[in-house]
Amino acid sequence: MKNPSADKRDQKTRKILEQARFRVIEAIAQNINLYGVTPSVGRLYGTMYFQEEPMTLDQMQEALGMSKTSMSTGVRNLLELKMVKKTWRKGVRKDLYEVEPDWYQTFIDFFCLKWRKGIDLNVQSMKKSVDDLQKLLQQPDLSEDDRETIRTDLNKLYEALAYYEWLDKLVDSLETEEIFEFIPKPIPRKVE
Amino acid sequence: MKNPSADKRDQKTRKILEQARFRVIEAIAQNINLYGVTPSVGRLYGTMYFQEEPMTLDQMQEALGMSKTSMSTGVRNLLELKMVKKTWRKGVRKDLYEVEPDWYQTFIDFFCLKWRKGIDLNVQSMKKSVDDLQKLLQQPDLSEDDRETIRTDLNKLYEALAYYEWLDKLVDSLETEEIFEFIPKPIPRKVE
DNA sequence: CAATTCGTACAGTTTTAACTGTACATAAAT
DNA sequence: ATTTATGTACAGTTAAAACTGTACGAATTG
Repeated sequence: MKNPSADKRDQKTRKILEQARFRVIEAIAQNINLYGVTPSVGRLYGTMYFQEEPMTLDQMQEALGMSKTSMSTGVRNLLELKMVKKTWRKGVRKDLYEVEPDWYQTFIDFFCLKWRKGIDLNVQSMKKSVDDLQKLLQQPDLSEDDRETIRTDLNKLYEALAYYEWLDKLVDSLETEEIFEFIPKPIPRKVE
Repeated sequence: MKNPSADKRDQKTRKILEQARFRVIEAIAQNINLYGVTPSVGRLYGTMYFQEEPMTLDQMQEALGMSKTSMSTGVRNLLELKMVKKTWRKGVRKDLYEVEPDWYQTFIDFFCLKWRKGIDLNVQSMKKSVDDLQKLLQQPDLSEDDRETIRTDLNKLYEALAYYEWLDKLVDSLETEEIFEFIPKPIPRKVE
């Protein structure tokens, strides 16, 4: 039996629910944009976050009103960041993707990936420059000015290298999850 | 008395020194670019990093071969990130800038600034959405499907909020430097 | 073996961000 | 008070990126 007033109420409910999601999705998109991920890709992530089932590219296109190509590159982007993963489901031909639901893990993956990249990059070039400067210092007949410049540069590099050593240990403590002994995870509230 | 061969050697020394700096500056620029700072601004920072004395906008322009306007906006950029600070020197009319030499501090300022921004943004919108959904759940005659959707959304938000609580504590431990009790700073090497 | 479906490479377009030069407000120097 | 120096707002330009549509190869289906 039809009930028009209940229908109307349901519609309102859905609208509030949609708005509640939309608000959070936008915040997520804006936030992640601080770290070089475009808002579009952030919205894609946010949309998938609230989806119970894994999504196909077509569903993403439908949900965001963007081209399939963009969905494809966007999802690859998120894959590289380990924020989503590819799934498989029997009888479904299309590729399926779902978000990594654990935000601690996402945080760790996201920053450790970047930090490691930075550590490698910088440590490598710094060590090379340290080497060059050390050799230069060996020269017996350097002007005192040059010698002093080299010394200060070297000390700066030594300090920077120590910093990267520290950062590397921080990355380790995140990846091994030892960090949670120092800063424990709070227990989340649960509905009902 | 002139000594041409010594001059030549000095020149070579300077070149190696310059290359040693350049290599590191490029690495710094590339690294910071991972976090949404343009390579140009990264190079500006790197250049200032190796400068013993505070720099003026004109010196930066000279050093990087870019417009003074770019130096002005670039330096403001770095100021906001607390990576450089404005200095003053008696008798010097121009504005002077120098890098924050402590990379631990720079790391802390840089990430805590961003993280806090993200925390505020997300927690605010999430709390609002949680509120909306909780009110929705009060409704006595919800369809079971809708009720279930709301429940799962709420639980996701509760988990996310717990995560942000954790992140907030991480930020605290960085800003109070308690983190260094957990992960101590290694002692840097010193020249000579 | 067609015929169909799917995902992505690629070229072209649009949008956004970076950069420059000029012009001007502010402050210092004469 | 006038001149000179300094930093930045702003408009315009150039460079980069985000995005789209088409085309095509790989895989699947009939």
